[in-house]
Amino acid sequence: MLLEPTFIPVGTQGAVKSLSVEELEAIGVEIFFCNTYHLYLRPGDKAIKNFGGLHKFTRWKGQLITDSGGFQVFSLGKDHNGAGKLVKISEDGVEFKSHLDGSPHFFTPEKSIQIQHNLGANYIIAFDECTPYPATKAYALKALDRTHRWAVRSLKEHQLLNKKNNQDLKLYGVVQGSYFKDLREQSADFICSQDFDGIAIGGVSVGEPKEKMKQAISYVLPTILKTKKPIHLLGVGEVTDLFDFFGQGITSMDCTLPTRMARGGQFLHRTGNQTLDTRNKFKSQIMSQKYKLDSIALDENCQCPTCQKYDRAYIHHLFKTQELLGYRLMTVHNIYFMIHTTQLIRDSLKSDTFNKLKHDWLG
RNA sequence: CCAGUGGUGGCCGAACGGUUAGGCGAUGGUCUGUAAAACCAUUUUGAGCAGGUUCGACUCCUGCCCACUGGA
Repeated sequence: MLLEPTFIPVGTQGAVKSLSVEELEAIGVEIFFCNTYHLYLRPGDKAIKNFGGLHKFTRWKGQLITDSGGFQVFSLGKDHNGAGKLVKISEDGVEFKSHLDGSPHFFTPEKSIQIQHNLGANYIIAFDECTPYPATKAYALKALDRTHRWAVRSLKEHQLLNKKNNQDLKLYGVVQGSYFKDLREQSADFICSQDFDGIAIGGVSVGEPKEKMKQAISYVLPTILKTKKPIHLLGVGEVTDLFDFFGQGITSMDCTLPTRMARGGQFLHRTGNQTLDTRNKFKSQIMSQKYKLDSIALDENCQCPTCQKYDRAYIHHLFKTQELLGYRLMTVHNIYFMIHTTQLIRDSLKSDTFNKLKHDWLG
């Protein structure tokens, strides 16, 4: 299980965008996050099962975790570029309209778990509804109760399949409850009472202010910590989040941000660096004119393969000309930054110097 | 030299006798279980030159300049 602070990059469709598994290994990635919904649509979970599962299919020797499709209830459910709503939720499950061709697909908790077992990641996640923000209390309660019923169904199907296939996949249950203290507590109590291998916190980083996110997490953490189970924080991963949440006992988090920012030209770095614009904490835009002739590495102190070899001017050029290599070099850097920073946090927690480290970084 | 076609913002490129599209680029910003090599904002009126017709010209007319194509 994931018992030490672990940052999990996202590779929705079976690949961390722009990187090979060799590159992931080289920068110390232990595990990445794939998506059930996307892989079910393409190439299909049965196809992947026939190839011997996701590990063999992708040639990835490390660990894998799959999301349940629960987040797509949220992300496909809201209007996106006026494309309309692509999901319909009922007690039994969720009807998705494929974002690829509009074809209808029905996900139940059982179906999500079956697909995830076919994909065969090390860790899988119970089917839930990621409640939009803001939500009324009435809606949040209704969605929460449904998610709890889905959690029980997910768990039952999971145990059945583990037994039937003689496997030992690990299942995370998901705590929801929007931003209501009593609902969050109620959810933590319920999910922790079930026989899940790990507990995930969902329904955060959905557009709420950071303070609300911290609150929601604080409502549920005491209960979850008592279980001694690994705690995954779903969809969270700004640099400051690593300090805020690993410091409190969260054991893993996944986030698209570092890879997505990389493709948008933003690179991560520590603040207080003389050669960088520190207005925006921990990030700068490589396409900015000020890097056009800059002959030092993205982050002068970084040990990543990109920074060991290439300078800002070259990467600036690659982005201006939209050369694919740019996305790759930048993604390597950003993921390394997250992994390395997480490693510093791990070490500091062991040596009891976490508070000093956090102060050094965040002030 | 003759003929034809055409000269529109940093670049490409429409329409139009009256309020000039759009794209690219540039600049700034955003992104948290990836419908994302994405998205948003700004880039506040610019017609080869000189005249003319008209209430009004980027649009019609004349001359000149330039480019491309074809022909001597």
